[in-house]
Amino acid sequence: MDETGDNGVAKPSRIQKQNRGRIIEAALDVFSQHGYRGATLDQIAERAGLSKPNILYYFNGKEEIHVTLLSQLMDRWLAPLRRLDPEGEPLDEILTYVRRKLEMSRKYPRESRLFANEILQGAPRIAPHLEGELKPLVDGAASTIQGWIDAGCIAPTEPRHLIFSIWATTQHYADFEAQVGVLMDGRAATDGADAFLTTLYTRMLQPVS
Amino acid sequence: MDETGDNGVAKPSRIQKQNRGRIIEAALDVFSQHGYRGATLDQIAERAGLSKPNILYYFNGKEEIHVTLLSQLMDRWLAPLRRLDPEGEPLDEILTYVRRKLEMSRKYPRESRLFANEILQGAPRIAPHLEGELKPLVDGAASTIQGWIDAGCIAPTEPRHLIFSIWATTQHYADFEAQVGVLMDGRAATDGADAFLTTLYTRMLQPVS
DNA sequence: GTGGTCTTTTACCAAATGGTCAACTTAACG
DNA sequence: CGTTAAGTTGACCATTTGGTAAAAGACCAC
Repeated sequence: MDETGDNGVAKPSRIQKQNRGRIIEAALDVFSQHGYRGATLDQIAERAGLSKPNILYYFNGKEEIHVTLLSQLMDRWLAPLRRLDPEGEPLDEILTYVRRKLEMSRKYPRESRLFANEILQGAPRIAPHLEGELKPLVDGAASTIQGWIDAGCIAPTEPRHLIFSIWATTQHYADFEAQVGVLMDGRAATDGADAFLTTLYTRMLQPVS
Repeated sequence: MDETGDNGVAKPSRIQKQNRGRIIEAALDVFSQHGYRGATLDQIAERAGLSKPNILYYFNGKEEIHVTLLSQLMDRWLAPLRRLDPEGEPLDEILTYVRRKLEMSRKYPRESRLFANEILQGAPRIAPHLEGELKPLVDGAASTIQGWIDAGCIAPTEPRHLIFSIWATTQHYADFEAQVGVLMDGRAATDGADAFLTTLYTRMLQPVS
């Protein structure tokens, strides 16, 4: 047993941390661009500046890299929804959530595409995370929103579909960038997106009294 | 030269039509589920009930099958937007467009996912179609919508972002079905979607006078 | 039927790919 | 230092995969 520390997991050395980081970074590049099956260990190795056997020294296989990537991604991805505050001003909370999601789309398009790729193929490797992490979080957010609706703070809607539409519209700019780029030639896509989505959800949710 | 007819293209025999059809159908299944690189000719062959070399007798290679599929798909995919009528009642026209797109998502989820997969990877094989077919169509629709806005028939917005949001929200139910299914367990996802999107775009576009 | 074309299959190939292994090099540390 | 463990690599392997060649089989007009 070469365990250190207290929980049965060996403490990673400096070199371990660095190389695992480089592999994950390279894998994010490659997986997000080509999908799971389209990505090859050679591509990841080259991008990471390591040899293929060396990659397999740090991860037990291609799938483990992918799963590690998805797990790490989930945290960052769900953070904006976690910050939805039931005590905040309802419309403002939702608009802030929309802006945060849009910012994620801008700042982390690779993560967005990796996630989209995984879901598109039926979420074979991330299904447990959807059930275990995402679902309770969404359930909570949905009842928060429902509470706002019941209190008359925002116009009535189905909370879950509202959430879906926010995901869809914000992630669209990262996931379908190739298409948006063609259709918006010249024009700045993301600037307009912010204004449009603010308008969309303001008009959608403003209570009519 | 074994050409028949008038335009240099051999007229397909009964058996040709049947087998090419079966291959395309099988390929739609496989490509939409696994993406381009994840799909194999063997899978397509098995699903089509033909041998692999026989598949390659009808198509010159994997890529040709994929491109054929995408080309055929584009027509069906753009049909709803083509039916947007500048002479119609504006809000009604857009809501009808939303419902048609949502219906496509329900009836042709494989096509939706195939398309999403292609765009996600940077549209390597469909880029010409985007420029040549999609772009002029969207330009036309955008100016139609802009006309409605200028006439005060619907509330002002950026037409292109409006179109993006319609695509995103409707296709979401097909492309992210794996996720929607987990989060909507029990509840009927598509019924609620129709009501939600109608509300969303009605509130968004109703002119305030 | 028969000749000729269209269709299908068997056997095969070269390249790509995920992964292994034993040997080698480097870092850590007393 | 020197020894031990951590890290790295070149060579190799089995399988998968897109694709080919040629022969065998089915179809069809005459």
